[in-house]
Amino acid sequence: MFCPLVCLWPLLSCLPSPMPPILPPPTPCAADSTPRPAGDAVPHRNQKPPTHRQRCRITTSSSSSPLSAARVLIANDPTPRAFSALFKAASSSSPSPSLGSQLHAQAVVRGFLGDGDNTILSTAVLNFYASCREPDLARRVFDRMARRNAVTWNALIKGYAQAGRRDEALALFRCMRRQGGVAPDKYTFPALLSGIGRNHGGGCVQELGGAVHAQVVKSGLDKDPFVGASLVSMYAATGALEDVKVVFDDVDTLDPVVWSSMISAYINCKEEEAALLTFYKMLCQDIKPRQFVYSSLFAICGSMSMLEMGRQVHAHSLKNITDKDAAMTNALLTMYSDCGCIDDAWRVFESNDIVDVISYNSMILALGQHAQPKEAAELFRQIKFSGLIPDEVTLLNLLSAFNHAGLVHEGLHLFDSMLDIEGIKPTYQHYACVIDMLARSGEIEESMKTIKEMPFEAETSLWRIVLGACSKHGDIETGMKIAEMLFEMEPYEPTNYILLGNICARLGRWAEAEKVRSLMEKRGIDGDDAFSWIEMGQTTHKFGVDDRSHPISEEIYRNLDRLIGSIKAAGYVPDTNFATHSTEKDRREESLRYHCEKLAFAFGDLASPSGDTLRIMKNLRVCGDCHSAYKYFSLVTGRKIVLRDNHRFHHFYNGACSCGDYW
DNA sequence: CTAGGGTTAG
Repeated sequence: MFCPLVCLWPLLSCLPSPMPPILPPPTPCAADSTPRPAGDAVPHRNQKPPTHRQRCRITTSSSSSPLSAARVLIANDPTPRAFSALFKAASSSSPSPSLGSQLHAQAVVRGFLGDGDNTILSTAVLNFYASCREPDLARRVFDRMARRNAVTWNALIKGYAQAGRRDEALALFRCMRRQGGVAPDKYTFPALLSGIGRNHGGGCVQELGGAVHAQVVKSGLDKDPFVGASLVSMYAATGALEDVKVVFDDVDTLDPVVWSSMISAYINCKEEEAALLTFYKMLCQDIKPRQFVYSSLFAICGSMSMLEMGRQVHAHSLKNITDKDAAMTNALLTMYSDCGCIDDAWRVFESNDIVDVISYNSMILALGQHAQPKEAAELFRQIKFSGLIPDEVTLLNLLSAFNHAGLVHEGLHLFDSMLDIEGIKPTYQHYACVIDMLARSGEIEESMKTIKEMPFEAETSLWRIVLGACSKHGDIETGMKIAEMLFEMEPYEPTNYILLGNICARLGRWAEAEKVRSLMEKRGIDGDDAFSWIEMGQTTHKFGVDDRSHPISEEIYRNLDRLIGSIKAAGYVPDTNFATHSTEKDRREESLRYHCEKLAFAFGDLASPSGDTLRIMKNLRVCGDCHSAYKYFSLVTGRKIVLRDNHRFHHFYNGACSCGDYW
């Protein structure tokens, strides 16, 4: 039995939460990317020509690449069987279409695909093209075949499904029995379902899913773990958690993959606690977890900022996983970053010997969120030396690092050179990031201009970003215009009202602020309640605004009052511009005093040894007055404080914040 | 000759 994670914090009961990460001492990135042996050249030389058996074996031998195996094979009078094996080998690891078509040509030249019974070899060729995401080429092979068996159909269905061509995959599925006279088997359903729902949400998928599920039951395959796992993820993609559970209950539960798809299903449906409990149940059944499960668990712990749980899961993975895995390691890196531990994230990155682009992307993202744009840029520079190629996410993450830090120049420069230098065409998200950057830095006009000029239609979320910038810079005219537009497009989105109200409040136009508020009330709209939380050992403590529900609430308030006394003595002045909710001046200061992030700090300060770093999370953007108070908190208590809001991390130390007050 | 689950991005 695997160590059960301290019994998974008796039943949990955790928190919802938003996004990203934190902090500090720049380890000049020594990412000594392991240079890989150049190319897949040079076949291993055998002194004697290989025997027939050797020829078959050589094609699947894992020690030589498909290309070198192919060279040896072609030089040695291959048989059709050997060709099949070679196609199989070529399909598995990042298939190269050109190698495939050369082999295909060789097979044709040798007459292996001419006529007669070549079903197996043709299917191997077909499967090769399907694996290359070239279902149309696979289809051409398919159409020329004299005979097709279930394997042939399954391979082609998989080809279309994985290329995201759901309708064609389904059409083939229907033809299979009717025209092909072949019944679907336990390979068919996973092939069909693997592509459905994933990229294509939407209602029709759900109906189709139900119909396919019915076929599964009819075929008596509902116990099969492969079929079950694919059904689980199909239903999860549509959010149909009830159906997921039905499938899970039917299926043979000794299979680890079924468990990991169940865990992912809960994550997809935003049931993180259930996902953790499922992991626990899995351990209780003595099922050994694999890398996949840990990636999912790290993602949960990160997104919910459960550092202690994350550490335990990490330790657990070290005991149970011996092979390193890029995806798992990347998830681990992100988990530490999301929990506010940027130096642990660094450690994971630097000790990782299976770095891929996503590793770099994740680390660049983390650095950006933790206000270390220089390090992010340096890492970007290093990608080239590692033999990896930056992708659009890389560029986006680096842009966003510049954005967080207000490095508008660098950001614009990068954006302008994306296409020419990196060969990556800016997507909507790149534009959105740049527009955000311009607006937040005060270039609101310029950002509006960019919105008009970009080759995409702006979504409401982008307008909301600009509205937020108007609020920050007190541009009430533009703000009003955008707000009115947004009120029409999405009349029930609370953020729009709140942002406009904030503009008025910041400019001291209290009557108008009040008007916005009453409009909101009239329409029955509620903003999200703000809350903050802090983890102490295995317990998470959550605070709302003016919250007195904590068991030691009295002490917390007393400590906060004391702290505010000392920070005032140190120079802190409450910024009542952030008190948007009441109109009388002295009440405004009071309303700031017990903001949830201040309560969480006061608690953390009480509950942990002095000098400890405190990590505090907030579900919404951190309030400006609290940001200022936190700087003084770090000064008077000598603590490091990491504050995560829904956007980024702030690291407070010695009276200053890592964001340099730009946020 | 065919199959299921995971990681970055707002």
